[in-house]
Amino acid sequence: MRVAGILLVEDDPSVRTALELALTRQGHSVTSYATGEEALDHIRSRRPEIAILDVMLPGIDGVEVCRRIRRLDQLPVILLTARGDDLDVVVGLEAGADDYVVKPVEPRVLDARIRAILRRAESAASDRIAFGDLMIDRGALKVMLGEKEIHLTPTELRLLLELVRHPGQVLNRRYLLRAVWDHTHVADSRLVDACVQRVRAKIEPRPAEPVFIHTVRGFGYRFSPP
Amino acid sequence: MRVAGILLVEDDPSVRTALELALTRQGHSVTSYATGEEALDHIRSRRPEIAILDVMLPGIDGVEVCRRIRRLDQLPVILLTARGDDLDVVVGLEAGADDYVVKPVEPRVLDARIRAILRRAESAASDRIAFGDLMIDRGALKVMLGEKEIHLTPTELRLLLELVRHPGQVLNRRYLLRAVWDHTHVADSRLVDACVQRVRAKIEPRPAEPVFIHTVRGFGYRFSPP
DNA sequence: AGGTTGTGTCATAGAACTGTGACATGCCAC
DNA sequence: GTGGCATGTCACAGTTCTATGACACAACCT
Repeated sequence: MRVAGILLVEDDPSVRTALELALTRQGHSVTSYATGEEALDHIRSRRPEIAILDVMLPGIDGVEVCRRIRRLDQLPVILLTARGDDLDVVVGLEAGADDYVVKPVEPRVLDARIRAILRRAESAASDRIAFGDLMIDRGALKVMLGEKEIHLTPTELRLLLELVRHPGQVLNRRYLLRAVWDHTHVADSRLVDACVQRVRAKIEPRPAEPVFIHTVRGFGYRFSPP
Repeated sequence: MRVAGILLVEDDPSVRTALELALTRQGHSVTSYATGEEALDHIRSRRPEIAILDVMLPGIDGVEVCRRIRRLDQLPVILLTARGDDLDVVVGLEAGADDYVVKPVEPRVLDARIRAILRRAESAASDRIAFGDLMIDRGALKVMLGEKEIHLTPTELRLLLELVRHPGQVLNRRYLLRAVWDHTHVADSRLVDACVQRVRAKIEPRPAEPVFIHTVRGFGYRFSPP
């Protein structure tokens, strides 16, 4: 049974102790804090595998802690709230939370959520997608065309990943500029086109008649499997 | 490609055949049964490496099969269910399942889960891993290259172990700084690079053309066996 | 203290990448 | 067909990134 290092932030001492005990019983190793500030101070040195944050906290609230964690890295976050207010859920998930649990919560359910998220995080790390001959490994950042490995430069790879993230969707140049480049570039340059062309030259068997990245005149580009 | 002996238990013949075919295509060797009783009868003689059990089975259900398997040994178990009911998940994980997959499942996703679990099981079982000529003993904290013992300094060893913990994955500098150092350092330092070079100088037969630790420009480093 | 080892920082060279703009080509409406 | 726009193509110089070795300093040992 796997054991996770859990960072717990909850200001109510009785709830904190209860959760800590319950999670410890489930075999997790738990470090808990009463405030977001303390948690953020220690998050780098403790390097937990998942964070469980109460939304209502004195000082920095859970949602804000979540945002700041997200700025640091991909650490999975579960938010805890006393009421199942719909607006809260939206705000929480927008802040990048992976899950949202309403108190009081059954320890077993919380444990199951934790494990589910950790599993998801783990499998996301090594997941591959294939579109016909084209295989993209997001974990290894490798692109294969048939048996051959394709070398893409960082920008080309980011562009391809962005397109692939929305298969079948037309993405316009402005969107791509923001997603792949810093927004510091002018919108009317040939930048996106040039990069698309470079990617095509590498992954399209016949770049003049693209199979993967299609031009949608007047709108942008669309990735769609052959 | 590693091949696993998979025990598959699924009562619906069409699903069973489809999964068996898909897993076989992925390079696994599969033995399948329609009922838990049959599976349990044969589990000792077949000695599979992993079991995939449908939860809904006539007679003994998948969760119960899982419990009985657990009583026998540490065989990893994946449970298959038609819907992602929370209660089911809890019960399944409590019964000792290693993973829980909701049908219908993409064959490559199932394959990824299988491999993840087998990797976990394997590395938990032994402290030593070998990648080609390189052998890493995590128990004794020793690294051998062929017949020769390689002396790595503590930091170098932590770096190598961190890379090896995620074989095939690209780890960025920020991540490595946190994982290997205590992140008392600025994000844009060349510290990681310098340490990677030192490790390469010791373990790579030809440091200029690394076989183990690969640079992924713009992203980070990737450990992948030759 | 003196020597040894480990570690972080820096400068630098060379390699790789990328934005840019000029121009070519293609597409569509009229 | 023709004009007007949208997109494709290309070369190259400036920029960014990485490898490498030197070095300073701290920690450690004798």
